[in-house]
Amino acid sequence: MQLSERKEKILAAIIEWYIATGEPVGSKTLLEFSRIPVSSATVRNEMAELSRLGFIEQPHTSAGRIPSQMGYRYYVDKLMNRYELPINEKRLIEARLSDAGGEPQQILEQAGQVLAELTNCAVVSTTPTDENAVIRRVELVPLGTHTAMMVMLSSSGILKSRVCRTDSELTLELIETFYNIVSKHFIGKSASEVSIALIQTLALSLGSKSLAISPLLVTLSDLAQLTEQTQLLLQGQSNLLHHNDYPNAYEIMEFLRRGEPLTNLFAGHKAENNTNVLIGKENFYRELQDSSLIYSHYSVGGKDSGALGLIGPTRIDYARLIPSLKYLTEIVGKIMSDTLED
Amino acid sequence: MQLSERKEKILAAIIEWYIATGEPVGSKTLLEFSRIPVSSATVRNEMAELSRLGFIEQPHTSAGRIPSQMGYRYYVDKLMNRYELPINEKRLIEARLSDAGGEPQQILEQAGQVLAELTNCAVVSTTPTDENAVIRRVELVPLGTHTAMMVMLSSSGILKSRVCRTDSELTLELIETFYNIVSKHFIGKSASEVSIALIQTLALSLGSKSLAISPLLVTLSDLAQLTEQTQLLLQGQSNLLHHNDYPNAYEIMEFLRRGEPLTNLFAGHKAENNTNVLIGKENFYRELQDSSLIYSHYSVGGKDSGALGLIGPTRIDYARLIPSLKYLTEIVGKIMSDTLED
DNA sequence: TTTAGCACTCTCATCATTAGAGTGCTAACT
DNA sequence: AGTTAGCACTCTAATGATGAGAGTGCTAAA
Repeated sequence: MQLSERKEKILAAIIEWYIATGEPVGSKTLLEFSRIPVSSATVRNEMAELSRLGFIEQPHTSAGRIPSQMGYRYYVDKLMNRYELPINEKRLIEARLSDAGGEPQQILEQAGQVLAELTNCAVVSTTPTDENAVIRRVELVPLGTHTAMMVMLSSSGILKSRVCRTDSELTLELIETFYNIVSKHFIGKSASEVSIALIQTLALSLGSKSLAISPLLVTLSDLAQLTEQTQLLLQGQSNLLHHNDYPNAYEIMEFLRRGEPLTNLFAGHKAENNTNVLIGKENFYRELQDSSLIYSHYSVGGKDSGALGLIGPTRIDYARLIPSLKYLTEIVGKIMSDTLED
Repeated sequence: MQLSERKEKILAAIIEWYIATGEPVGSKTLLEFSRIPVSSATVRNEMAELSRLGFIEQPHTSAGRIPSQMGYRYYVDKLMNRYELPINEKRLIEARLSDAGGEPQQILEQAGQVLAELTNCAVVSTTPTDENAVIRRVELVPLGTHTAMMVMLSSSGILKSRVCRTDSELTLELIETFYNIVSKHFIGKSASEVSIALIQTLALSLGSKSLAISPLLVTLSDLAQLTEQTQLLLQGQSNLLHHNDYPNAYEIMEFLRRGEPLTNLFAGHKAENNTNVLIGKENFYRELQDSSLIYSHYSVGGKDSGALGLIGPTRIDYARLIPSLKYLTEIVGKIMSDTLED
């Protein structure tokens, strides 16, 4: 649907004022701050029309208008001028991310922190995944006679570690055997190929050493699984309490904590490279249907790998947040790619 | 101050009822649920006395009584029968912690999760520190021609890693030089000895290689610092929103996020091995003065290393939470010690 | 020392009233 | 035909009055 230019101006004014103040906007108020050269009666007529079309609604008869979900949607799609992020904000983001220290998780944590401060929203992000990632390196660092720390590094830069206890003593020989198995059967394989079945077969084929080495192999498989799993990071949850017309903060926090649904959501829409905006009921999950979710995928080495998302009330400053998120996502991808390639 | 037995009974009844229901307790209500064989008038007299002494107070004239801070304190110190944790809850805790997977941070995360579920409080915990910890191992895992991941393991089991970029190519020779320096100057030293000054001196002494190796040494020093730093973990923050007579959840969440004050608090009281309870204004920090903080130190290898703490409203089920926290702390210490020694 | 009884206080919910904001409609104006 | 002034109408939110109910403290009797 296409609105007349004047209707668009009025709609944009309503939305921007409402986002800024949280108050429903009346016809007179609107004239005060927006430079629309008509009388309040005309505005009223236009507003009535916009109401009929479903772009704005009234909390009650004697109140002003507030944007409907459809209104926000129109605004985001057509009206909002996605302003270029000011250079100093860009610099700020770059500066804050430059000292994050290499590992994807650290970069994301830093990015999330910045984003939470910048936007006053809750921030979610997923660690990079890469179906084609393979196990790049496995290290076994002995800690004592019966314990060792196993470290696994994937080709996509994910590092995971776990402490492993063995029943029998961790001899040099045992460790060597382990390394042999690893380099023969696992290095260069994808994590998903490290199945329990394979582990068992291998263990059995070792005969007498089987018992001694199997705890190591089990840990290996645990690690492989961990490496493969997307992790969800949450930050700025307390920002949800800022917004006072937003009573269900608890519910949302619990939803975010569950993690899994969001991970799926991000994975599902991986194709679109653009920033996505889901407003209110557009969200599949009930818990988010009073909120807006804005998310954007970052790409490492040219492939979409993970996403950063913002969650806040539907009454949120889309025009400001979207460019910030977009730019930050870009930088995150760039930094991760830098580290990985060479 | 010592109260008469009957006063103690009444005080305990008021506190327990108030903790359970959140409602101020009147003299009649009290008779209904507690088996105190006197009339409401007598209870009223006793209550008046308890009010005068400062153990209970009235929100307003026509309301019942609620415990004062002093009342809670008396209850925690003398009345509350610290009941032994039921065996099945013990088992539950043990089961949930057994598969946490070795690293201190993972153990604490798991413990915090359990505690948050069990207590409905926000949970804070600090990673183990050990002034006598030394650098046990440093590994450099090449990722590309100019990047590597450096991993540092301390004798107290802390593992930290960072990605490091070098300006010149990471040759095998360079790596070997690095390992030589590390084993000669750093292994077995405490992290605090890795000063910038030392790094600079070392770099200079290398002459031509100086420039190539200094990024590695800088990363090493970063890692040493990280290893030494106590980290604060937060969990169950959303639990703060559960309690409805507790409006300042946001303030507390922000306070917790800042982290540092709590780290200091825990470090400051390290001497006492017992569980500590700080009620309301007993807390030094303003942000906590409407809350209660219960914390307990875990010890790894016989030395106090870190702490777990619970934060909730002053109206909290002390009698149940304290034993839970205590037991969990014990187990955490035990598991960490297991991993470390051998 | 305990208890019954009673006057007193204060909160909270309910209801009526009112000021104010904002609308939609009509009729006049450009 | 589009715009505007004016006005009746509607609904909210604030205010104040009223009354029921809960709980107390005190007194006098047991």
